[in-house]
Amino acid sequence: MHRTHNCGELRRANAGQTVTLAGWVNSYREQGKELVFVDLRDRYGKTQVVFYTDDDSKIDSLARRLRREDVIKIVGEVRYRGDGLVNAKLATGEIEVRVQQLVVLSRSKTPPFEIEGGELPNEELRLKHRFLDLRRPELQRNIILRHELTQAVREYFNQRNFLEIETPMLGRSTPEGARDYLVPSRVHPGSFYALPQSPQIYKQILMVSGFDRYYQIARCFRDEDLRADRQPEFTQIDVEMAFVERDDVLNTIDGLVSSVMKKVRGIEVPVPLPRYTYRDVMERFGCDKPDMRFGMEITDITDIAGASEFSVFKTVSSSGGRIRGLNVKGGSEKYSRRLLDVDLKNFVGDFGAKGLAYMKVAGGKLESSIAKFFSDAQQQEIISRMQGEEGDLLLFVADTYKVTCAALAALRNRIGKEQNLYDPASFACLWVVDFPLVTWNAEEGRYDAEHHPFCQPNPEDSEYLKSDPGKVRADSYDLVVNGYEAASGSVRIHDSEVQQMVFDLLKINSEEAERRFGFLLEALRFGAPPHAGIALGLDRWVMLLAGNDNIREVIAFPKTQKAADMLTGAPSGVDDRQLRDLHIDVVEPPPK
RNA sequence: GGGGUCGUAGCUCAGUCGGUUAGAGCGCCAGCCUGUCACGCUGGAGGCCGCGGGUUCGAGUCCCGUCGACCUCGCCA
Repeated sequence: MHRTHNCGELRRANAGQTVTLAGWVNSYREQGKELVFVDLRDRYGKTQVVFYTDDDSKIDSLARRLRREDVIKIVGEVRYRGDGLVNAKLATGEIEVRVQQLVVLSRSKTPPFEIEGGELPNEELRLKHRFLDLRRPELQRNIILRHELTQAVREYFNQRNFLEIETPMLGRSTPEGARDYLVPSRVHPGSFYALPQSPQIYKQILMVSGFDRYYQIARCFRDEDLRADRQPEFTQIDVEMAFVERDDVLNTIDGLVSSVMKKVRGIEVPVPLPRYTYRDVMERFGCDKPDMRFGMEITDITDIAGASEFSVFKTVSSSGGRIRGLNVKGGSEKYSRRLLDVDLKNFVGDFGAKGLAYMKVAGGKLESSIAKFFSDAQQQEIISRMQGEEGDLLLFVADTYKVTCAALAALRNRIGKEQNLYDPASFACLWVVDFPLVTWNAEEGRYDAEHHPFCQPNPEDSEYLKSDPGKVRADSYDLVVNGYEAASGSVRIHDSEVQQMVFDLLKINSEEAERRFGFLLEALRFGAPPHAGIALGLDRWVMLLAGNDNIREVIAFPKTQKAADMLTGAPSGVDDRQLRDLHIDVVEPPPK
C-alpha cells in the first residue's frame, strides 16, 4: 500500500503516529528557505503536510520543486499544530504531518484550470479535461451522492423481495417512440440491433415468466435532441411488479422515495405523496409536471372576458378558446412596461401565444390599456376570482386551451423563479395520475399513445374506447419533483385481446403488430399475470438531490448538446475495414 | 429543423464612436519571506482577438458565411 491513512481522517488523537499519505498537491506555500507547506488532497479530504529544516530533518530539494496536482507520497509524523494554529476550515485542521520522506509518484503539467478556487471555465474545456474537472470537490460530491442513491435504491428493493435482473443492450428496433441508436450486425448483412430506449418489453416478459418483482439500474438510449435535463444515454431505476394494481406501485415508490431521501439527504418526506389527476394539474398549473414548491395557480376567466367588449377576448371565447391568467402578487411595481410588452410577450410567444394581456390592481379597480373594455362589475368579478389585492399584477393569455396551458405554465415557472417564490433547496413531490390514453395526431390522422402502447386503459372508460378514444384515461402515473418528471409508469395490458384493441386504436394493424411486437403478444397469450411498473430517472433524481439544474453535473462522462464526448472524441469515423465487415456504405451528406 | 447567448493571454473577463503600443484579476515562471493555510511581497513571460471571406486608408469592434459550447421551441412511446 502506498498509504496508511487517507487525507481526510487524521485527528489530534493520531498525534505521535508515523503515517504514510498519498495524494495530489492541492496547494503549495513556501515560507523562506526552511519551511514549506503542502495541502495534500484525495477524495476524502485535505491534510496539511509540512517540510521543515531543523536539527533532525532537512527539506528535500524535491519538496521545493513540487507543483499543483503532482502526485506524491510522504512518510511523516502526525503532530498537533498547536494552539492558535488550528485551521477550522479543514476536518484535519488540528493536525499536520511533518514529512520525513517524500516520493514524487507522478508529475503534473500545469492544469488548464484551477481545481479549487478560481472561476469555473466554460463547459467545453471542463469536458475536454473531465479527468481534472472530476477532481473538483463539487463533482466528487455529486458522483458520491449518485453512488449512495443507487445503493439505497438497491437496498430498498432487495429487502422487499425484488430481483435485480439484467436485460439485453442489443435488442430489436421498435420504431414507436424516440429514435433508436442502431448497431449494425456483422453476421446479418443489412440488419441492425437497437440500443434500448428502456427495458419495457423485456420487463413485461419477465412478469409473464413469473419473476413477479423486478428492478434494474438500467442504461437507456434515445437519439433525440438534448436539454439541460436530458442526455442521449441515461439511467433508469426500472421496476415492474406482477399481481399488483396501480396503488401497489405508487405505495412501493412512496416508500422508496421517503426511504432514499431520508438516507442520502436526511430529508423527511411525508407519504403517501399527494396525488393529482392530469386534468386537475393541467387546469391549475398548465402542465403535467407542475412545480409545487409555490402556488400562483392559473385562473380561468373565459366567461367574464367573453362577455366584455374586448374583441380579442370575445373572439377567442366564442371560438372555443380560453382566457386564463396568473396573479403575480405585488407584481405591479416589479414588471416595467418594457418587460411586459417585450420580454414577457416574446416569452409566451415561444409557446404559441399571440399576446400577453396585463392588468394591475390599483385603487380597487383594474388599471390597464384594456381596462376600458370591462364594466365595473366585470372588473370586480375578475379581481375577486383572481383574489387580486392592491399592487397585484394580473397576466392573461387568450388562446386555445393547449396554448394557454403551455404559455402560462412556462410563465408561472419563470416568474416563480425570478421572484423567488420558493426555497430552491426544498422538495415538492407529487403523483399525477389518469393521463389520457391517447392524443390525436392531426398530421398523421390517427391517435398516438400518450405513454406507450402497452398501457392499460382505465376500465371505467372502456365504453369510449371505440366511440371517443380521446376521453379514455390510461392507468398511468408520473412522479413529479420540483417541476421535473422524475418517474413514469403504468399498469400494463396483460390480455392479448385488449392489447389488440389498443393496437387497432393506434392504427397498428395486426400484421404490423405481429411483426413489431409479436413476441410480446405471443407471451401475453400464455398466461400473463396482471402487472404494472414504473421507471425513475436516476440522473434527474441525483441532480435534484445535489441541488443542481444540469444533468451533466451528476454524470461522470456526459455528452454535449450534439451528443459528442469532448474527452474521447466520440463519435468518430472508423476504418474502411470495419465498415466493410458491417456491410456499411457511408453516403456523405451533400454540401450546403 | 427554428430562436437566443457566448467565443479576446492557460482560465475568468474588460476593451468606449472603427483609430495608432489589446488591458485587468487569477494561474504560470523567477527572486524574497521560519507558521502559512485561496499565504504575502517584488519582478517577468505569455495574444492567429474561434476560423474564412467582405466593407474600409484602417477591423477585436461593422457585414456575410462557417465551426464549437450553452439555453430553448419542435422532438423526447
